[in-house]
Amino acid sequence: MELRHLRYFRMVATELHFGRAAEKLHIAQPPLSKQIQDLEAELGFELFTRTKRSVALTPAGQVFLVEVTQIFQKLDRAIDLGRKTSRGELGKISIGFVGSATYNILPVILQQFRDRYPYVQIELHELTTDRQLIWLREGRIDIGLIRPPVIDVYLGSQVIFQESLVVALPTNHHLAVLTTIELSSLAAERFILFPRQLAPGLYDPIIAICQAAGFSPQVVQECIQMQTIVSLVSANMGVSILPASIQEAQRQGVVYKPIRSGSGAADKLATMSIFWRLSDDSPTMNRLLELALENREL
Amino acid sequence: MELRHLRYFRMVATELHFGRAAEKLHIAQPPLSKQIQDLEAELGFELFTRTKRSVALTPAGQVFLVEVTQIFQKLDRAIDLGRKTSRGELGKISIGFVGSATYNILPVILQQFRDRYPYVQIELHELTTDRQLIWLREGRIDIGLIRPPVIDVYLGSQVIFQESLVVALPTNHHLAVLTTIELSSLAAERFILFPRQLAPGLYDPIIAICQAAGFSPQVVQECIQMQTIVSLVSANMGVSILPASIQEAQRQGVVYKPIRSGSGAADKLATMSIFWRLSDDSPTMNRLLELALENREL
DNA sequence: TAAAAATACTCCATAGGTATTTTAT
DNA sequence: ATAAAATACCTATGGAGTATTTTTA
Repeated sequence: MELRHLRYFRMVATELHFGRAAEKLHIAQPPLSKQIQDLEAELGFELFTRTKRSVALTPAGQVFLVEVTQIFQKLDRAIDLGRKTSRGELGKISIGFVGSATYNILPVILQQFRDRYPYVQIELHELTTDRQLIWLREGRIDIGLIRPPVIDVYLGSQVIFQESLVVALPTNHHLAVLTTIELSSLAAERFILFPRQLAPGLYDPIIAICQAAGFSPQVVQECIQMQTIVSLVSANMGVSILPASIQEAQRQGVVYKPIRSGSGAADKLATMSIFWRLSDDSPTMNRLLELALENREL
Repeated sequence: MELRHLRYFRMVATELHFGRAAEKLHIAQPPLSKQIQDLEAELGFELFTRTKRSVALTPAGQVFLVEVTQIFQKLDRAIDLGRKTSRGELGKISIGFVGSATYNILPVILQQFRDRYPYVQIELHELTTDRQLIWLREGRIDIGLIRPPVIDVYLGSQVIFQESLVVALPTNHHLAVLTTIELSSLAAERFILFPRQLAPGLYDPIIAICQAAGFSPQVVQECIQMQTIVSLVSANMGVSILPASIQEAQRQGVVYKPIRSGSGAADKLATMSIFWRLSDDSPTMNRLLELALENREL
C-alpha cells in the first residue's frame, strides 16, 4: 500500500464517481479503477459498492475514510513540526549561567528569545563555571554563560558582554562621600570576594588591577553568592569589587563607586562569554547563539 | 511522497546505518540513499546528519520520526477497523419492534447479538407497526420486528416466531376453573383488544377465529399497551385474546388459558416477522438477520 | 441507448540493481 | 586501509495511457 492508494481512495470517496475523481487527480479512469481494486484486495475488504451506474461507500469504507482523512492531517502536521524544528522554532534548549549573568545579559537574551521563538522550551540552570563546562560536554546544557578565560577545544565561545568593575562600600565608610575611588586608597581595606576556583574569570582581573595599583588585597571572606557579598559589605564586614551591573539590584547600606579611570585600568574588565559545543549544530542552539551575538555589548 | 519513503526513513532512523537498513528492507544501499534524499528534498529539511562514517537524526528528524511512527500505527488501526466493520463486528444497528416482541423473540436475539458482536452499538425503538414501516424506509431503523402481513416491495421479510393465542381471564371468572377454553363460550363476553390500525397482524387473526367459532367479539375497550389490556382484565373489565408469550409476564388477578384445539384453529396464529430494506446490505444488518433466522421458532 | 465502470493492451517513468567513487576514520 | 555513503549508469516493474467491452438504468 502507498499513499497514492489512499489519496485516490479519498478522491473517489468524495466524488463517488470514478470518472470525475480521475479527472481531478489528473489521471485516466482505468488506472484509477485498477488502483482502487488493488487497494481493496490488499485491505481484504470492499471500500465501494459499484453498480455500474452509481458508486457508494460501504460501511467499512466509511470507517476507513474517516481514519485515512486523519492520517493525512497527521502527515501534514508531521511535516510542519519537522519544518519548524529545523528552523529552530520548535524544540528545547538548556542554558547554564553564572549567577552574575542574571544582572545583565541573561534577562535581555531570554526576553528576546521567548518573543521570537515562543514554542521553544527553555530550561535554565544556575551553575558555577566549572559545572557548566562539565554539563556542556555531557550535553546536559547546550549553552553556557561563563566569564572567560576557558580553554576547551570541543567548545566554541564568543564574548557577549563587557562591563566595568565598581567598588562596593558600606554607606558609612569614610570613602563613600567621594564620586570616584582611587584604587590605591583601598590598600588597607578588608576584601570580600568569590572563591577563585568558582569564578576565576572575575577573580583574576580584580587581583590584577589591585596589583597594578600597588597592593595585594587582603581577602577576609569568600562567598559563593554575589548577593551574600553585598550583604556582608552592608554589615560593615569589608569592601568588595564587583561588576557594575550589580547596581541593578540596589540594596540599603551599600553604595557603589566607579574606580578612577587610569587607576589600574578597571574599564570593561568583567567579561561574559557564551559557550557551546562545536559539534552541536541544533537549530535552537544556533538561533539562541545568533540572538546572543546580536545583543553583544562590548 | 509515498509510504515507501516513510517506511525507509523509519528503518534508517532505527538502524542509523544505510547499509544495514537497506539489507533489512531487502533493497540495495544506493536506491535507499536516493529515496531518503528525495524525501528530504520534498520535506524541505534534513532528516539525518551524515558524516560518511556515522548517521544521526537531526532534531527535526527526531520529531518527524515520532509522528511517522504514530501514522503507521494509525494506518494499522484504520485497516483493522475497516476489516472489523466489513465483518459486521463493528458498527451500529437500529432495531424497531412492536411492544409484544419484548416477551418472546427480542430478548433472545439481543442477548446473542451482544455476545457475538460486542462492539456493535445497538439502538432500540419501540414503535407501532406503521411507524416502523416509515422509519425503515427513511433509514431511521435498519431492522423491524412486525406482525405481518405487510406489503412493501422495498422491504424484505421473514417469519421468525409463531405462537398460539391464549384467553386472558380475570381470576374470579366462571370459566377460569377450566384447563382449556372453548372459544364459542366467550361469545357473550366483553373484549379488550388493540386498536386495529396499530397491530392489524394481531387483531385480524383474533377476529377471524372468533368468526370461525360463530361470533363477532364485542370490543368494549381498545388499548395501545398489552400490559394495559392485562391490567383491565385483572380489574374485571372484560376478557382478551393475546399471544401465549404474554404469560412470561405473570400478573395477579389474571389467568391465561389455552384455546381448545380445533375450536377456530388458534394454533400458532400470532406471527412475528423481521423486516429490512432490500437495498441494505450493511454487514451489521446481515449479521443480525442471520442470527434472527437461526433463532426462528415456528 | 447512453453513461460509467471494468478489461485488455501498450508504454514509459522511476524504483531498484550494479559498478564505482569519495571521504572520514 | 577500510568502511560506508554518494554518484553514475543501467534494468525492469508497475503506474498510467488508449482502445474497447460490459452492464444497468
